[in-house]
Parts: sequence; C-alpha cells; structure tokens
Amino acid sequence: MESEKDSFMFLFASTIKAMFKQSTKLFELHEVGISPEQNYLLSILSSQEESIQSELAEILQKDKSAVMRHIDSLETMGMVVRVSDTIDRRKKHIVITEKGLEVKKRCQELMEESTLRNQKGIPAEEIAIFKKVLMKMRDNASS
Amino acid sequence: MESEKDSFMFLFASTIKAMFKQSTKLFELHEVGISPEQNYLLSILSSQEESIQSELAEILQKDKSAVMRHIDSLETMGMVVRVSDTIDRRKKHIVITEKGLEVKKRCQELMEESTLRNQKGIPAEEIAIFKKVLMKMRDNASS
DNA sequence: TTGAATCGTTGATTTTATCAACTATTTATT
DNA sequence: AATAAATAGTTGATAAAATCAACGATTCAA
Repeated sequence: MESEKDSFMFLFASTIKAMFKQSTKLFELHEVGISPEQNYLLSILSSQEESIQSELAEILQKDKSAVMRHIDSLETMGMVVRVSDTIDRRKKHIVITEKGLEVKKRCQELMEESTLRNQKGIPAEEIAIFKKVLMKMRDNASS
Repeated sequence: MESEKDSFMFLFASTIKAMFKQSTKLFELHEVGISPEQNYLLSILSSQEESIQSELAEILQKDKSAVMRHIDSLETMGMVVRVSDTIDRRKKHIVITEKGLEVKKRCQELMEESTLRNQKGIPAEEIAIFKKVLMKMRDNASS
C-alpha cells in the first residue's frame, strides 16, 4: 500500500530537501564558504548566459531584493563584481571573479560527488527519463 | 548544449520550487486556510501511521520545535488535538479532527488537480519511473 | 537508585524571503 | 519634444520559518 507521505508532491519535496541538507553539510564540512544556493548563482554566472540581476531573480524564482542580497554577500567575499552596462545604465552585469570561479569549481566537484552517491543503484536510462520528466514538469508548473 | 542552470540538482530544486509556489497560490486562491506544508502534516496524520511529534519531525526533516509550532497553529485552528499517551506520558499523539479532515480533503483535491496539470503530456510509465527514482534517491540521500 | 536519554516546550537568534517605497534611467505616448 | 509609464537596482521594514540551547517531566539503563 502506498503511504500518504509518499504522495507525489511530498515525496518530491522531501527528496530534494534531503539532498539539499546533504550538500549543505558537505559544503560546511569542506569549508567552501558559500551555500548551495550561492553556488547555483555562481554556476549560472559562469555560464555567461545571464548576468543581470532581474534575469537572475527570474531563474532563481526569488524577489529581486533577495537576489540583491545574495549578490551583496558574494561581492563582499570577492567572488563577483558588479559592472554597469554601457548601453542601458540601469542594468548591472554580475561578473564572476577568479576567486569565484575557483570556489565554484570546488563546489561543483563536491556536488557531483554527492549526486553520484544519490544516484547509486539507479540505471542510467532511468536517470535520463527522470531528468526529462523534471524539465517537462518545470515547464508545466511555470506556465 | 546543456545549460548550467539545468544541472541535475538545480533543475530538481527549481522544479519543486515552481510547483510549491503554484500550490501555495492555489491554496490562497481557494482560501483553504492552511499552507501546503501544513496540508502535508494533516495528510500524514490522517494516515494514522505516525502521530507523535518527534516522529513527525523526522519525516518533515525539521527541528522538533519547528514541528511544534506548526502543530500549535493547526491546533489553534481546531484541525488537530494533542492527546497524551497513556503508557508513555512524555509522548503526545497528534490527532486530526473532523474539521481537519475536511480541510485536508479539500486540499488534496486541489493538489491532485495541480499534479495532473504538471504531469500533462508525460507518459504514465515515465511518471512511474520518476517516482521510483525519487524514492531511491531519497533513501540514498537520507542514509 | 542514580544517571542518561527522550519528549515536548519555550525563548532567543538567525536566516531568508517578501513587500513597499524610492532614485535613476530608459521607453512609449501624445 | 515633453510627458507618462515602465524597468533596474537599492533600501528599510516586516514577516515567515528554521535552528539552537536550555529546561521540566518522564522513562529507561546501569
């Protein structure tokens, strides 16, 4: 019989929560100095696809002021810098620094390690389907 | 090419975040009076598998005091009552009331509705694999 | 019987997010 | 060209939640 606590949405939520707690601990243990959330921000920035704050806010699904504060703290730590757009002077591009890149790389290694651990015993084709379903659902939920 | 923002963990996190925001809005729109998180609590309680606070804390992966406050507010709304264990007088069983059951039922309908919407266009067998992978990963991440 | 562990509770603190207001700048409308 | 509306970033106030540490009551173990 299926337990109530395994209903789709909550199974989903509790899994990601367990994974996030795991990686938060890992980050603290290895003293990388940032949170998984901030690592996500650095990852986005290093991809150079998006870099202005309002775009980041949309990706992170957070209020722009929340993103603002994350960037503030990353800037204080010297991991990013704000660069004004030359054309539209309202905009500021958030650029990752050398230091930021290093930390991000270190974090990414840790993340891959724990992702690997979490996917242990699961066939690759099932992981592929899993990702496909995730993306489809995200699109459905965002629209 | 795969975008950084679609790396496994963050794709995962952003999907559940979008879904949670969606259901929070839905709950507010229909004025059910509780949050998705509280609905989850009610669901667990109605399954009658677990009912004491320390067990609930473990399932919800929260500090016992956080669970305590959730229950406080549910009790104030008349959706649950605390019943002392007759054998072990430290323990208190959280019991869902008639009112709580009604609200939970209403919430569950809304949740199913939005789950259905989010799973639109995804074959049933892929959903099945998805759930299977979720459970396996949760176990991996929790251990 | 004494000490350790567990359960629920409370207070203090921290973290994080949101909302509203504001400035500066750009874009759209008349 | 002048004015209104929209956008980007910033700040302050506030709210929502979570965590931590400490405590009393109770139970369990040595």
